[in-house]
Amino acid sequence: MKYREYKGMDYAKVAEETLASWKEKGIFEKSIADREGSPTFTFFEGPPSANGTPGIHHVMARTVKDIFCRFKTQQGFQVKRKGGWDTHGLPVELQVEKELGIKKEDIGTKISVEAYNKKCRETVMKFKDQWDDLTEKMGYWVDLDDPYVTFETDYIESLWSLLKKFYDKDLLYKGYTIQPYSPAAGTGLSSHELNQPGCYRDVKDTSLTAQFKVKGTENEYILAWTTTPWTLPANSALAVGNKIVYVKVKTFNMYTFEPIVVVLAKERMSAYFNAKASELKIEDYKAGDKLIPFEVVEEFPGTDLIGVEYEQLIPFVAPDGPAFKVIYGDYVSTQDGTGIVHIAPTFGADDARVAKQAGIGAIIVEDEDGNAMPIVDKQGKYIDVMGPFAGMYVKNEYYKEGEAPDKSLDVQIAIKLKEENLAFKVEKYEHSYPHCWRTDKPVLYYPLDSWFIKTTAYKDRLVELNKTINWKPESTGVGRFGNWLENLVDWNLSRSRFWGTPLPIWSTEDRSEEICIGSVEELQSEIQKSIAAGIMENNPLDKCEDGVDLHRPYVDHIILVSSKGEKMTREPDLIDVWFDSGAMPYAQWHYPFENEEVFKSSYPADFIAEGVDQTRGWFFTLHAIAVMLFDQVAFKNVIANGLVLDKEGNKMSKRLGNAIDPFETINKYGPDATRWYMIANANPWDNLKFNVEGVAEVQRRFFGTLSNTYAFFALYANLDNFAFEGPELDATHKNESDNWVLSKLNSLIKEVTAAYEAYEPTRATRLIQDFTIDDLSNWYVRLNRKRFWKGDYNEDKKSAYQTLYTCLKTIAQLAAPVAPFYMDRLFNDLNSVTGIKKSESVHLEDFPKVNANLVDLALEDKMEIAQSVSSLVHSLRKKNKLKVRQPLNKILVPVLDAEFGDHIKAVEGLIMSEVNIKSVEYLDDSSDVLVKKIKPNFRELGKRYGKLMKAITALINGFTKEDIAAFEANEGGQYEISGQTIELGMSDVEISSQDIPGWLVANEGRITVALDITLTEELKEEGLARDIVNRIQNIRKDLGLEVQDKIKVSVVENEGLVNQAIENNKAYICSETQAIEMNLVPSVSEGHTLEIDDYKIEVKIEA
RNA sequence: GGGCCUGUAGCUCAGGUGGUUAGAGCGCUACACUGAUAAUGUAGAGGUCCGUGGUUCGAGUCCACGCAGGCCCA
Repeated sequence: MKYREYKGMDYAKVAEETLASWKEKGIFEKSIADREGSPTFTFFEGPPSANGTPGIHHVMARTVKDIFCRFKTQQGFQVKRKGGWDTHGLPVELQVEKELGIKKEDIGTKISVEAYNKKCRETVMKFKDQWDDLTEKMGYWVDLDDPYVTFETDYIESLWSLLKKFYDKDLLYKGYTIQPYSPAAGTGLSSHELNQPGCYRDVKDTSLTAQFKVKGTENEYILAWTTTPWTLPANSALAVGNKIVYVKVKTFNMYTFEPIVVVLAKERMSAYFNAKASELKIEDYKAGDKLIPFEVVEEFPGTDLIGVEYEQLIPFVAPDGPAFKVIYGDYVSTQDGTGIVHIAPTFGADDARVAKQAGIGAIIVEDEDGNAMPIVDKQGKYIDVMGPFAGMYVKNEYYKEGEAPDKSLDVQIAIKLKEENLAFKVEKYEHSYPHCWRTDKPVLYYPLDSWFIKTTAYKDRLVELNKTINWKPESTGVGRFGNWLENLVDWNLSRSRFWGTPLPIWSTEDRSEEICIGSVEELQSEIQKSIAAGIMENNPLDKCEDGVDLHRPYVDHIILVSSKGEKMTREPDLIDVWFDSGAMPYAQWHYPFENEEVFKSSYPADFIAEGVDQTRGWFFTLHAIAVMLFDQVAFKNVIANGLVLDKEGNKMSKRLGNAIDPFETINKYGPDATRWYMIANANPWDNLKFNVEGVAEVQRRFFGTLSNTYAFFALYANLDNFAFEGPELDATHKNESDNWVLSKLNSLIKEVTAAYEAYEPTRATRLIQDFTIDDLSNWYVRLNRKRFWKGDYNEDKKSAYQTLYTCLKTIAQLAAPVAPFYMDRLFNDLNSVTGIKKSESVHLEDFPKVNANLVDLALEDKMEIAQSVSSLVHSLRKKNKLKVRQPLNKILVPVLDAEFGDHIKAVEGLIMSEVNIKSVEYLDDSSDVLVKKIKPNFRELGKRYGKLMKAITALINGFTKEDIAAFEANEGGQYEISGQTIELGMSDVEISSQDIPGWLVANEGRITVALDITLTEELKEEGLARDIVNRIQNIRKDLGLEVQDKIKVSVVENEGLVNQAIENNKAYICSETQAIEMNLVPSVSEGHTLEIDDYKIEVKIEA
């Protein structure tokens, strides 16, 4: 059996073949089945939505997920990964409506609800095949055969049971929130709808700075600015900022010319007062003057204003609680307006929030049914009690064509206030305002009924348990997520939509009775009651195509009966789709109706990962449900990964055409390089600037080096029929460089394991990559090449094979979580010959364990010295144009401490062969040719002498050769600095050798090397001999000779030095070139000419 | 407007607890190697550590205020 050899590695093909073999052998299934009975490691899959195509960022997110599931599997845990699909929500509806060319209103008329329902089901899985394809091709192991699907009846039933739990705990209630609302369409709009292109438009509105009269004053007013004057009758408070500085200004009203005193933010004065008027005197003002004088009479912080009461501006409707006070508003700024914000709790979400916090009421009336409503009705009209304005639309756009008045409501209110000396300034203001994407008309912010989960009741527990979660990065947990929890508001569950999980609450018309349904069984029994009571004739669920469908409109047709025999209809809302995904730990198993055992053994999750944009989405809903209903965390470790941007750092979007097609990248570079690049290039939680050239680089540099190293191994191992033979490597090895690389390898195992354990995949990949490239390929293999191809198959050779084999196999295991395809191939290519491991796949194999006996830090230090010294010598050779093939006599290395001496002596053979020199000489302390350098040890001295450091540095830097010698002889010294005696010991300074006069010297850190560049005749001959070997080898190759073929060499006699070089180095040349004989001859026919330096040497090579 | 992240060589990134030559890879330039060869190695050039203040004997590192980019939320 031979190690597989490759002609050019096609990584994409390796992945395809590996994928096929996984499928054929059921490796994924085995990786779970084999671990039956082992401790479990639970992973939750955050469900993607399959109604869009997958992008490259999904490859990123799923790579992160996959890595830790594979790693834990290799560590011996059983890791079940159930896939899932997020299927509900607005994007699905919008897509269906677009495809069918219908509007929401058409549902039930132009298209039957059943058909619509069906269409949504299809659409949501439209790109499922593409997703499944990507999942497989990128090597993401997740169970696709039995995924959870959020629209399935079982799933919804689990959701209902959870909702009922909330309901029973009094945590589910009905209230209202201020939401974007389109009066023309009669529907609320989601933020998603508002963010559609073209929704925000620049419009010119009448803006008004109103004067709110301070109670108990003659003519003092607080100024507040609004771009929606129609909300002014709904004003019930004014908000100021704590840190903002306000001023009281004496001036005149520009419309009535009355003297007034106004309050506004100091920073905003320039927007309201003409600088040209600053010199004018208040007393000199005459009614009608264009320039209005002003005078600041007081300055004070915002906190002084809080609590100040004022008179209602437009008193049509009384407030339903305390009102007309100045309150604190966290969002008040001095960007525009007056630095004081007009608060209308019925028409602004912020307004409602700060008013509630400050205990301020709203301007509310009761409609004919006794329900509370604002001063604007659902059509966008002022209600009847609004005096002269009753019945007016608040925006001119809401009138039917041709019916709009010349003066809009905003303008009419402005006029009224001007007349009443209550308008400080009125002007047109251009700003961006959202419009309804259906009707093209401006939206209103309007209070709409909503169902809430009372998350605020559990805030402390949510915060507390969050502290037990390991967040990567930590800042997302304590910062973004922690702050979000600190400022928690109740979770608004309601969505007035069609395709989603219906709220399972039925109520009587007067809301005196209400029922929350927690299961299909309960619903059926209620239906039977209702039918028995004669409320319904038959069961609407019987009409569903396949069994029970809990979606709209079926559930809407269900009318239940109250205890008093009244009709109960369903609250028409759907619930937030985030509840769907946050409930997946339970609903994926149809808990509590089934699978209780499975659920309990896989809850909570050990690990989840998703984009950082999910912080307030999935991460929050998982956490909220788990804490509120089960009093525990839903996940213990979480990676919140960043975004994938294009190479310029811009967001990828299909519209801009800078989106990367994941299939294209994977097809071209293979999934392994793609995954490796994404993980190695930046931490998952940092944004990744995706550059395909980076993928190519990873492929070349890491995978190229690794497969080259394997190819090198396979080439010779096949020649020698190496099959490991014998026990796995232990510390009995005798070869220094074998021991070194094994020590490095075991250090690597330790660090990589720690990195994975700490959810730091980037660190793991960088460690593996550095070891492979620097330690294994560029040092171990380069240094030991000859051991592989020279001589017979002996113990030393076997040891080299075993070492390299072990390194390659271990790399395959360590890197398998990140590069699952290639590493599996590498593992199998190695293992199939030796048969050491019984597993069919690296993914079924246990993760390598550190063999601490093989770690030898002293040896690692020795090798580092060898590397540094070699590098310095190379550098010196280079400066003197002495190629490595030219042997040199010696180098000199100063040795100032014993350990360093021992270490370098241990590797001097290595250094000599690496840089082609004959000997290493050591200069010890006693040698007086050394020029030493002394430097203060800042870390030590800084601690002790602090402020004296500058003087001490000057003192030490001024040491002469004699001073240093004396210092060393006395092992320190006492010195006088600014009247203070300081004591210096050996550890307070660093002494190193700087120079060796008369030698070529290079240094780096603690190491100094001097090179002897004298060329003797003998050295020149040897150099020549090496060149000859080199040229002959080239010719051998040109002739197509195999490595083991023998040759005969004839060299034409040349000048003395050449002849001598050949004669004196004959044995060397012959052994290197596999020549059986080599002769100097007078002439040859059809020979080759070797051009070496200035020599031209005629040779003939015969096989 | 708020919270969080990021800013170090042309590019992508490292740089415990503050300590005196700020590193790596790619790219670039030059050279070497030629039995790993569509490989490989060595050396060199390349820096306002985003800015401004501050703390300190000493700041890429700590603090404050900004700037730029990004995400989430208003």
